[in-house]
Amino acid sequence: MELKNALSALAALAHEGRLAAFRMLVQAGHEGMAAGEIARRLDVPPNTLSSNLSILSHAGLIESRRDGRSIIYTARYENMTALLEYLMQDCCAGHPEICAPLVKVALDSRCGQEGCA
Amino acid sequence: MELKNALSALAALAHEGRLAAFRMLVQAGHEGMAAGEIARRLDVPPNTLSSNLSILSHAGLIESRRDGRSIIYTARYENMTALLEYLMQDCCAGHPEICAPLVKVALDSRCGQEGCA
DNA sequence: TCCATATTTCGACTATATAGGAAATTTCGA
DNA sequence: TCGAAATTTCCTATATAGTCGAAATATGGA
Repeated sequence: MELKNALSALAALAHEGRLAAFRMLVQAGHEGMAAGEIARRLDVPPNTLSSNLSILSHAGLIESRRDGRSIIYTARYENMTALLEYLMQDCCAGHPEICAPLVKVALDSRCGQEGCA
Repeated sequence: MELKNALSALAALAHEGRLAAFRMLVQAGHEGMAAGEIARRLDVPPNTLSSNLSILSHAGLIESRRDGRSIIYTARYENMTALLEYLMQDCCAGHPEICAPLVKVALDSRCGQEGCA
């Protein structure tokens, strides 16, 4: 991941409403969620949400497809991974104390449960 | 880590100059680096840097101590770890595809070398 | 005590981000 | 073809962030 991409992804996530929307889309999985549904659940005006989704989208963190009258947004997992990798590699090179504790978190995620690895 | 802390850390890092300063401090290790030295290396006016260091500091990503006429800044590794954990736990819960690839990155960091784990 | 050094604080200006009303666009169904 | 539904685009107002000159503060040395 390039510096510019990392900066725009960080900026996109550094906003309460956008982080909430992104989380929701991550949880929604590959099916994704319609813009209107997100707006309803987060209780924000549709146009406000739309512009925030656009920012997340330009940052590469989500993408959209049309389904009938709805626009379905989905999280771009691979780019979130790339951002985390970027921060980890960048910050941990030669300084294992930052990243070492993350092994457990990452391992736990592999089975989606605590105490599985 | 609380939502508010994560947001302020993300916002602090979402700035080219601040990310560069933070990286430099991570590389500098526990010894840290004087404000003036950072400003010189990044080629930014001292007062501009100072306000950016202040933002990183309020976000909990760095801290400072006085040493004679200099102020030495150091990275707060534990809070960077907490931010990464927050993003990983938050985003990866139930969706291993984001975090699973990070195991390798985290493991590699443990010995500071590729292909060591 | 006085001066040079290191850094921060203050203040003012510019730039960018945010929010949301109103209108436009796209799609579906009647 | 018309109207309702879903979403975005346009626009404007307001708020927040960023920059840096100038002045202030703290320190060490002569």
